[in-house]
Amino acid sequence: MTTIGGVSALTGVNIETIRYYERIGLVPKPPRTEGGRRAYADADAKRLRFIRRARDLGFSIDDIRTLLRLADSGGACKGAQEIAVRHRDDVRDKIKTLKRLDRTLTDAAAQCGRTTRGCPIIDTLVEGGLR
Amino acid sequence: MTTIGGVSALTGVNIETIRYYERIGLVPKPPRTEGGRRAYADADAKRLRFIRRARDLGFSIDDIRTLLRLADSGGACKGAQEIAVRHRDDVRDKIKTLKRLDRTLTDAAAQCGRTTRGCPIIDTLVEGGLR
DNA sequence: GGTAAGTCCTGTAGCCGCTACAGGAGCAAG
DNA sequence: CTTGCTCCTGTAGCGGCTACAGGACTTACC
Repeated sequence: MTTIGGVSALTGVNIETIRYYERIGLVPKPPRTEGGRRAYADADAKRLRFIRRARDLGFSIDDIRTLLRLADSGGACKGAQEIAVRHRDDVRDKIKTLKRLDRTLTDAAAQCGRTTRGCPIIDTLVEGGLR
Repeated sequence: MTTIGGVSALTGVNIETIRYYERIGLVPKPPRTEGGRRAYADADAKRLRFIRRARDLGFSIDDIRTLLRLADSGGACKGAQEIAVRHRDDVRDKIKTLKRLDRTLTDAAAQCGRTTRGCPIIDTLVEGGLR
């Protein structure tokens, strides 16, 4: 049995975040000590590590809820795969958008050395050019 | 002089968003008609278009505040360039992070056809492998 | 002139995923 | 027995909107 500080250190999940996860029902309410403190078992640390890794991979809390259910019920790989692929596609879309931004910003900044009148960055925003 | 709906249509900025921008001081409070409605001039539409383009390029509200000041004071290209380059670097960092995610997710999903026991995606989250 | 539909007004609450307090209670070591 | 640490609950804030509720005004049509 560990306190919230201990399980936080073990899992890398912030104490406040653990309480937040409890509040939104992502992790179960642990039993309490006589003094009213949360007492966590090993399984809770496992669950929190799972959540942390899923968050690191960018899954939403809602997706994680589903992934946890799938992991608990065992074996439902197809559902997990669907969620992962959908998320990966979202990630790819974001990459595309950001690459376009990168190009626009780089182009505008590069003009800054070359032109004498006006500011290419300000102008991009005023005129909407370079898109 | 245009109403808020008109200027919203002209600029592509949502009516609620325009009022929000006014509340946070990003756009000046326009004069009102006798009936108490906001009356916008051409300059306001220009400013909103500027803001919309900057938001489309991913600049934060705070950056936009600075960019607007620079645009108003005219000519301060160096400051604008700094903001743009810093933002571009942020964008590049995000792209890198997302590409790593893409690879991890793609790898895990690809395993799903190939293995017979367990689920590679769930396992990735439980064990933290494939990072 | 009346009325119905459309646009606008203010103020407040919600979204996501935390994070940061305030103000107290419990607990371990010296 | 006091000091300092951890923990507790509850609430408010972040960014950047978005979505109401419950009115007031304006416009179009008869």
